[in-house]
Amino acid sequence: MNIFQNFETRIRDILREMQAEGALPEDAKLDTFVVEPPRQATHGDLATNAAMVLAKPARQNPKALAEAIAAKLAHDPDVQKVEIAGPGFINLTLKPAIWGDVLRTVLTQGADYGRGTLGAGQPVNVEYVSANPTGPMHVGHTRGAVFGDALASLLDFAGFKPAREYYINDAGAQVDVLARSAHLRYREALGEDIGEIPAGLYPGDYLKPVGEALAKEFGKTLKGDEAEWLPKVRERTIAAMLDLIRDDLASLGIKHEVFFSERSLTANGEDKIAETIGFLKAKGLIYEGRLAPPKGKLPDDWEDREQTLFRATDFGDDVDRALKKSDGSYTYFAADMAYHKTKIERGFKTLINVLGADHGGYIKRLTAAVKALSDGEAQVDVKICQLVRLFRGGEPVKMSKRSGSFVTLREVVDEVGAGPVRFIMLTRKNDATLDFDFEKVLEQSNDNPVFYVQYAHARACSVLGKAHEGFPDMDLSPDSLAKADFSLLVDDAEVAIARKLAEYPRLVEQAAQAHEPHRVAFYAHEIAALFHSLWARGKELPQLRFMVPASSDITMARMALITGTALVLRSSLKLLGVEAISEMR
RNA sequence: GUCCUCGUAGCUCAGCAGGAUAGAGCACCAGAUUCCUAAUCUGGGGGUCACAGGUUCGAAUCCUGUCGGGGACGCCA
Repeated sequence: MNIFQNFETRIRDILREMQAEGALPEDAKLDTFVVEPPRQATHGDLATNAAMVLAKPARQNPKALAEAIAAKLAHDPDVQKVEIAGPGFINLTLKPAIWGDVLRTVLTQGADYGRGTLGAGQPVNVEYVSANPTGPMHVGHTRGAVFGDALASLLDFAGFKPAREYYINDAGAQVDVLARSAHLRYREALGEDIGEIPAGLYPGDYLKPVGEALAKEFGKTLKGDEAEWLPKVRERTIAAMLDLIRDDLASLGIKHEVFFSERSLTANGEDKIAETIGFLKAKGLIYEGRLAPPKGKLPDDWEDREQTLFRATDFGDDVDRALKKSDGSYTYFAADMAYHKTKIERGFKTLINVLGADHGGYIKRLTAAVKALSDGEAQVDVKICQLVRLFRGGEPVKMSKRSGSFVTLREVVDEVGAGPVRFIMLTRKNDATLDFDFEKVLEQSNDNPVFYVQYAHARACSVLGKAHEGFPDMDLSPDSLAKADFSLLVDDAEVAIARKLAEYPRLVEQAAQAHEPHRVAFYAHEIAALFHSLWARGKELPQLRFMVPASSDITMARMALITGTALVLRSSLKLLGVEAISEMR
């Protein structure tokens, strides 16, 4: 149950009634108003702007219109009080029994509470990570990985059918460099002294096992011409790197359903890239032409030449985009278009691409491509994940890419654990830079949201455990608790939690719609805050303690509230991919 | 030179498809612990929402411009 949605339909019914009565014009749109939680508790439980939105089409004073709507809302059996406020807000205070209904719903639906139907089973393609298969993942990849994964979970919970995809950039020049680097390690494994790794090759130790495996598999047969051995070495090395990456992702609990190889686009006698270009050509979107050089500083190797171009400017891009390099091979973008064409052909109308901050310039190009390839049927939303800055006790962690001394994803996970990494990565909007402090993440303080939320959950579990001891005969199963007498929950702090729990389905919908999983993290923090606050009230007012020896009825009702709180905390943490901790000592 | 993005309390950040008196945490000040985890809680001070226009009944939110931080700018991926 989503009380906001619920009242939206109730109010819409009232508006229809008013249309029938001639109080509102027949053609007034009834889907523009919202029902939302008011910012201030004194404004009641629900607020709607219906009167303000409809005032103009109805040619009426918003307040007068609000009066008319309010008069009808007053008859609603769940409404206790209706007030008109400000410029024409209608504030509703609900009968307290509604919170009992909410808690009953939470307890009976359990882990499914909040699951939505917004997506209506619509498939959504979520492409994330897509790191080059040239080595283990470093910390820079972590944020996009966590973000994409949490977003997919969120979409799933909201009723979409997300597909988690990884696009393997295994076709460019860099994988040849990778193969040469591995070949060097292969020679090393055969006992050769390879000395320093030459500049331009990958120096990392992680290629040593690959070299050894190559030596084992091929013996000394890979010593001839590069043209002979490179394809074999490349294939083996990419496979090994993908295993490495899959393991890294698994350490964060991330698993993609599809690994799509760029190379596969032009394999087995097929050329999907040429097909895609042909497809666009038939639409008149491909031409041979010259691009104007960039206005600023001219690139050193600028050469004015005619090339194959995609009319991206027809779809909102700044310039038309090249599809072939000077050596005749396809550009990265040409291949990516072919890949996105397969997404469209596979039935996806909503595409989400999670990219790093340095790919901001790619958004218009990709958006244009998807529009052209789908005749405007499909939409791509590019989510840019900003940089993560690493700190240790407030001091920046130095990283030098040149010396290869970057911090790997695995090092971070090993030090602080997957849960904290995931949670912190989701406590910022994706497009804002994020500071990650190794020490703070593990700190047990108010300043650390991971701890704060986990502690609330652990406290809830602790009380439930105590209740088992204190009331051994009490059935504390959710089904039993759902039958508790919720009218006994009358304190403001108790009602505040129920009210917040009631917002969960709405939050899931909105976060999913906005593609913003961080909202779930903030919501979990809010629940935790309300719970800690209620806990402390029991310190001041003993009658508000969760367990009341004199009254098993009150205790039951409070256990129901706590169980509901713990359920929603667990549920929201699960969306973020973080396991709830039930004991912290 | 063009494009994108960000700019909210001293610091780190939220602000929910335009709504009411802009909210948290940290830091600072003052309090709460014989009692379910005080690893927490309560109260207080602290704001020209970068700036200037515009749209609107109503703008931190949308549009335009300026300033400032970050990023990107034919064939890299």
